[in-house]
Amino acid sequence: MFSKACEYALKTMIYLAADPQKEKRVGLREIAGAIDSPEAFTAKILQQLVRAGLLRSVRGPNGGFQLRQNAAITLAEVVSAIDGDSLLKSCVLGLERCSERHPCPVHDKFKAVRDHLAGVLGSTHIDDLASGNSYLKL
Amino acid sequence: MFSKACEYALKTMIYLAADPQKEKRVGLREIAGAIDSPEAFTAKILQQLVRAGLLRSVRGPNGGFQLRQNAAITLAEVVSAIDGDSLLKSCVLGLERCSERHPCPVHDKFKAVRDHLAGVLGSTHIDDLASGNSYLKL
DNA sequence: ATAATTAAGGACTAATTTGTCTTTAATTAA
DNA sequence: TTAATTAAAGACAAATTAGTCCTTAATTAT
Repeated sequence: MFSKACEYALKTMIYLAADPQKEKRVGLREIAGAIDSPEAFTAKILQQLVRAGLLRSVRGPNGGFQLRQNAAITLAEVVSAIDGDSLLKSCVLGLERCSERHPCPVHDKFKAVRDHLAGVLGSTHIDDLASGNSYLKL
Repeated sequence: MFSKACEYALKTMIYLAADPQKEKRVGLREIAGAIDSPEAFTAKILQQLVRAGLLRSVRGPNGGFQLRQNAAITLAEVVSAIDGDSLLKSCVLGLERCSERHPCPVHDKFKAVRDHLAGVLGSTHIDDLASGNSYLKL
């Protein structure tokens, strides 16, 4: 459903949200260890999340990453930042010109499912998912 | 959502179902032309559908492919034959041990969506999608 | 029988995604 | 101000997916 990169992004965000002291920054090494992901690859993904404005990063000793603090973050924002919106917007059969008005043969069958998915992604906040003991590896 | 191979498989099945002459076999060249797919790659996918028992194939002049005739075919069968069932069964976060009893942080949020998707795939028959003028390319 | 036609099969190439390694830049602490 | 620490950045490498090409096998018509 999601790319591996997106899976790591989601796990990272949930991990950071579960951190008791949200003030503190968390380093790449700790994150990759906590979610069992390849460190260098995870670094690339975190960069994307920073550029998308979902994370803040600081270099140097005691540097690291932390969630954007001002506004709550939804699953939709994370998925969109890494995988784009093709899952929700592109035609299921890959047809360029498929649309509401010019639907492919399966368009209507999938419309409800995709709306359902969009609803879940848009209304689920990262903070709602973190429960301290969040299970994020193995 | 689906692999390119699966998109081609779905288009092929819908194209075959839309054929007014269901008795007749349809050749690879015609199929690839009708759905605008690479011919040799499509051949591989059709082989898989034949092995999975969704299509029948005959070689030689006037050979080609036709839908299995005895039992109706669902979208679920096509998707499962080409992409497997990971979309419906594997953990959204890629966690090995995620399950109902040991759910990952997003498990419950996605359960309803996936059940919904499984319902659509399982209850939609290929024949229900073909309307003669099925739009399958561009 | 022979030639023509069509799918099957295998080895190969191309593109994309996933992942690594090394260097640079920013920040902090001594 | 120097050394240590940490993210940023870019060039690679590996794995997977997408796609090609060529040969073989089956079937039909002549």
